[in-house]
Amino acid sequence: MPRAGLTVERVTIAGAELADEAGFDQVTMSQVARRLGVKDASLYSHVRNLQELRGRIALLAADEKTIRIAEAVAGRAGRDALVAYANAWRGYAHEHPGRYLATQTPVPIDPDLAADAPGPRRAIELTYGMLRGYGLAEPDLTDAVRLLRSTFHGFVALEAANGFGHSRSTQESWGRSLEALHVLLEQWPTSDRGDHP
Amino acid sequence: MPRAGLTVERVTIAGAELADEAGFDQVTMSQVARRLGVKDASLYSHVRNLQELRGRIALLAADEKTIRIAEAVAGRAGRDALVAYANAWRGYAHEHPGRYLATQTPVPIDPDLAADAPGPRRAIELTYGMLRGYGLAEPDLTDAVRLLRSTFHGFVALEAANGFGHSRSTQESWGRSLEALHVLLEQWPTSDRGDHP
DNA sequence: ATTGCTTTCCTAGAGCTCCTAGGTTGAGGC
DNA sequence: GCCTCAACCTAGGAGCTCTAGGAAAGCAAT
Repeated sequence: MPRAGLTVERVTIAGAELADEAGFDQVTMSQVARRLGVKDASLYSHVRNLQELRGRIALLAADEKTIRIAEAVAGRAGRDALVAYANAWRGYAHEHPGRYLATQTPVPIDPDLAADAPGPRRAIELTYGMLRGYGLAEPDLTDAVRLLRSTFHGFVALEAANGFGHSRSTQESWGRSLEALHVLLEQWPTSDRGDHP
Repeated sequence: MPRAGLTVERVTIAGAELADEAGFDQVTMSQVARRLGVKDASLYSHVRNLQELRGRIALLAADEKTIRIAEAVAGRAGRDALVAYANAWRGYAHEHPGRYLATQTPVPIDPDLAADAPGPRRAIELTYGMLRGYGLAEPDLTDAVRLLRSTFHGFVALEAANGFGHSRSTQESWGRSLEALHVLLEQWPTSDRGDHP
């Protein structure tokens, strides 16, 4: 009986593929084992339990998304960088809906595991870097980062949950929203004083 | 043996309470039945299956959230309305995390069921009404509605998933973001022509 | 080549879950 | 009292998670 050659990584990837194809809630020990041609009990040599597997998928997705954004933003600035960043984010969510959903489920992730994954932290840094050209200073910078991330995440989440009607193309709304955010960043209302000169 | 007096509504409410207390993924037939002092099989007289129960919880939450927003916005306009709307949204999500999560999970909801629930549709109308004062015309109005809803949803979703670091109070970022959105709506870049007069 | 160690993968099984099928019993109308 | 309907039950199949312990593949050293 030949061995399947499982590793933590292969199990995680199989789970991630399953998440994209069948939905994140279909990521179960049994299903992942079936996909790998293995009995479900065998997975427990590589992964502590289902919760840890799902957490690993979430971290994998966060890393992948971050890398994708980093590549898209590289060498760009201002509006170009904003649009590239946002499109990379949305593109990843569209192509990997299951993995993306994994990142937003409130799974308590093992801190030791999370420490190894540079994804989430680096994603924040990337956002700060992208905003450098807009001339914002703290604490406005942090607020702007949070606003942007909220909008990107909220948009793709509502898209995925069919939260938008069918009257107008979401693609167009997306483009217009990015334009609006660009304008907003250029005219950000600073917090330390009113906007009357 | 006295009857528990179950109805679809009571089952749904029990599920919603359970969602808030233990998390939406803990909403199972067994758990809800246990909470109602009943065997799980008994629930199937009132609810087709677990999926329908979760869908009903999602619709209940959407209705409750919409009512809360409607009350908050009533009689207000402009910035006041925007802030009231946003705070009502976030307040509901904070007080009912399980129900709120129910609304964003991609549960395929029975169309017949959804038709009875005025929540989602009315929520959109409310958003349009709130924006009336900003003088936007279609299709910018729709784009602005989508941007706002995305931001509100994304912010509370990231808050719930611990997506923000601990460096700055989320409450402050929230307030500043609302201010920024208000400015954005006042200076929305119209789509039919450039912004050069 | 044989031995021994480690890791991989297995079988077996307990306990929980969803859901169906069919039976019993309460409550209200006649 | 009796009938009917609905509410609630027991029984049971099938799938899932996870543990305990066993078999065997691969590797290293003798």
